[in-house]
Amino acid sequence: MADTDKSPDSSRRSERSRRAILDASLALVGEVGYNKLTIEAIAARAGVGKQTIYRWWPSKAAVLLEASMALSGDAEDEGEWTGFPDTGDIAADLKHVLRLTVDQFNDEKYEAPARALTAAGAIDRELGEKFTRQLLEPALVLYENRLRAAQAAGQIDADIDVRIAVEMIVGPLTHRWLQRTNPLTHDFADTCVDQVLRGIAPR
Amino acid sequence: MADTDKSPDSSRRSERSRRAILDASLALVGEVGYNKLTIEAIAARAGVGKQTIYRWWPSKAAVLLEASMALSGDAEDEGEWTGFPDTGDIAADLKHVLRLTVDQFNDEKYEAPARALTAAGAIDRELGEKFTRQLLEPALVLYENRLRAAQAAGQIDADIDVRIAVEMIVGPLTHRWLQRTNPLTHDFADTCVDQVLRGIAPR
Amino acid sequence: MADTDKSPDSSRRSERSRRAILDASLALVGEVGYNKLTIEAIAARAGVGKQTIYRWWPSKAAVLLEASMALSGDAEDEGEWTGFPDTGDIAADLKHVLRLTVDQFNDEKYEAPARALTAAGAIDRELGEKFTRQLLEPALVLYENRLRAAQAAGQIDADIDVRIAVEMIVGPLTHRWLQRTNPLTHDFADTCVDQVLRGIAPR
Amino acid sequence: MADTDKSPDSSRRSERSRRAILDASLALVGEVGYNKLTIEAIAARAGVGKQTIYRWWPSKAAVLLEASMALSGDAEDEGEWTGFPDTGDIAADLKHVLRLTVDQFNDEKYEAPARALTAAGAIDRELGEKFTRQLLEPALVLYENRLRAAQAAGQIDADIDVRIAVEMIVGPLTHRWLQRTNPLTHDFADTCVDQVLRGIAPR
DNA sequence: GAGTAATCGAGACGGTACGTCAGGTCTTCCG
DNA sequence: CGGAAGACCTGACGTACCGTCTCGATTACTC
Repeated sequence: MADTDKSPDSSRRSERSRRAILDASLALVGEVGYNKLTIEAIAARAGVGKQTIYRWWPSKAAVLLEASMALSGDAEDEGEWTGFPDTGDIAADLKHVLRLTVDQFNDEKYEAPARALTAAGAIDRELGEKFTRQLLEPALVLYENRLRAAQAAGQIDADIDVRIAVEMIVGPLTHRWLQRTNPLTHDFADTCVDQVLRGIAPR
Repeated sequence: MADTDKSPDSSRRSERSRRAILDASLALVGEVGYNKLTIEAIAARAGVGKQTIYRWWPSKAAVLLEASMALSGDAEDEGEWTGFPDTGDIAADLKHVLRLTVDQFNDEKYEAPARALTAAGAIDRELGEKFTRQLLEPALVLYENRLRAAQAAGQIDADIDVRIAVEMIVGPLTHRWLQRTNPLTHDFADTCVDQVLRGIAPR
Repeated sequence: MADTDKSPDSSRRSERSRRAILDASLALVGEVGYNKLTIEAIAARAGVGKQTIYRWWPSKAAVLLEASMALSGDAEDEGEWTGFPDTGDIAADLKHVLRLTVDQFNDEKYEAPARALTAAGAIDRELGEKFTRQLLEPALVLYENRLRAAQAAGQIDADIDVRIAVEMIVGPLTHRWLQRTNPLTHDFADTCVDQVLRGIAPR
Repeated sequence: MADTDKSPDSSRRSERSRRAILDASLALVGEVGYNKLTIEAIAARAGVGKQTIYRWWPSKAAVLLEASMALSGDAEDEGEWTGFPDTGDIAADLKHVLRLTVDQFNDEKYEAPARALTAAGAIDRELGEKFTRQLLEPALVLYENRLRAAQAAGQIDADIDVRIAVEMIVGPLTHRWLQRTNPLTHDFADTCVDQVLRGIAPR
């Protein structure tokens, strides 16, 4: 007996419509911003019925989340970010990655959906957890692994909680980006890395 | 030089209505969340015509911003936070304040409007700048001053950019709170303080 | 040749909603009068979204016009008025019909929408023309035909402009009804008929 | 003891404001029509506070009624209509007056407020009665008197109810004007007079 | 001529309804 | 059956006016 629920049969799903919807939502969030982004506009732009969106996603934030994941997936496919560099020089590696992050935060294409999702996630607990789990956490784990390697190499004090160290590196950057307290620069990223590393260096 | 606008005459403004609106918006944002917060509901709850809100504020976010400012103003009046403590022990002082911040972030009453404003500010540049300037910045300045005193006392390296140090302390906390990567605890705050101070200690 | 407008697809229209709206507007105009008749109240009473009204009618007067046409259509269906009587006695026939008209003018059910439409039509040229064309004119044509038959039978002077004669019969009645100069009675109707007929009798 | 009621002291009334309000309402009803005529706009145009209108008139229709009365008063002052002509020729006299009425009905300046008042009066019983009593009835009485004189002179059958005769003359004209069934011309007026007079001639 | 009482211009206020926009559901028809 | 299309009910938007209610600032009568 097949699933008699109202859940749609995903094997029959139109990949063409799915892509069109994700593309349209990314384009529109850039053009009009998250608040003025509407399901109707996405449907119209994608040449799709509203129901096709409601059938597969619970909210516009969910659409955007999937669109963002597709976006970062695409970026990886283009070879931008296959893994976290490990040259042996933990400071250099962190600075390299953080500078890329700074660039991304300053890149219009990524900024609008990223801000939209972060904001939506801050307000909507459920969405926020999904966002963190699916997009943020995987990225943080890469930092964690690199720091753990450095710790094993004796470049970081053995007593340090690596997880906290990651957040100490990423937190200030995110803070500056979200709150716009000051311009987000490579210099700022470098200084953060240096001071954090000094704070967690072996004694 | 006179105000040639058609802006309303603020000398005739009803303070009673203003308070009722601010109170109602704080209450409602706690009850239903920011997304379901509506101007109509605020007006109804405050016993006020919608126009009275539109006359004085451009958006629900602006109402909430002023409400939050009034809230922190009230808190100050109750003597909660007149200044930043300075016992001479910079680590203890920072930990004390950060723990209070953690408590506030975990306090329902403050959390809903704070999240709402941070999120709205992340998306709406203009509002975000107002929020940062009027609420966030004044708080950060207090940290800055305390750190500068510690610097003068030789507890912090003289070459350190105090502003950046502040963001390194505050950033991780905000990050955890907003993104809900992990529970926000006093321990986390303490660890952040310790590691940052070690990172910026005199050499 | 196709309708290139963005006008709604009338084949998908809900007949149920249409009837509910027309019924509600007739009921409400009787209860609260035309000035206090609101689209919102009609929608609420009809159990319909406001947009469903705005989608199909441009104004509350237009709704009422269609409701009135449906009303007279219903009356005809009930056999009240299929045609103009022709007993051969033009005076008796006119008096019969005019007395019915007087009764209708004095019947609450018809009075409110009729006054409302006449008044609205007096002020709004476009609506007025629609009202006259669709409701008034068809009625006047019946008079005209009966008078023409009488003229052919030699009961009316051949030189008389039948159209003007119709308005001389109907005009005084409408005048009394609208302006409330005096009570509208069967006697008054009879007198009008007698005097007009005498005025247009063969010489 | 003076009147302790809230009724204002008319001796202190500003004649200047009164005229400005009446003028503004006439001008505006011509410009935007009755439906879009608002008290606020009248007040603004007249350079007057809203309360000054509400103090002296109960509704915009009442303002317009007084404005119309002032208007016809002015016309009389300019000698247009001191009395009803009596040349001895009842047909000629009626035609003369009716032609003037036709001209007035076709004169923009009079038309807008006249239609507005007639329509408002048709819907609002109280206002309608005031309108009829104060503007319409005095005019009809002039017709009545003239017809009575004709009756005394043996030009009209002695059994005729003069009042009804007046309405038979005026009714068709008003009907055509309000309902726009056909253009309102001098010819039409003449024909009405001729046929009515024939209908009420001595036998 | 000073005191005082009411009207005046102005416009903020609590409301009601406007006409519009979008949300999410439901139905129809097409491939 | 999935999907495009779009009508439907719902509810909030931001605006326009309503009629009431203060505000000073003129008036214009009283003493």
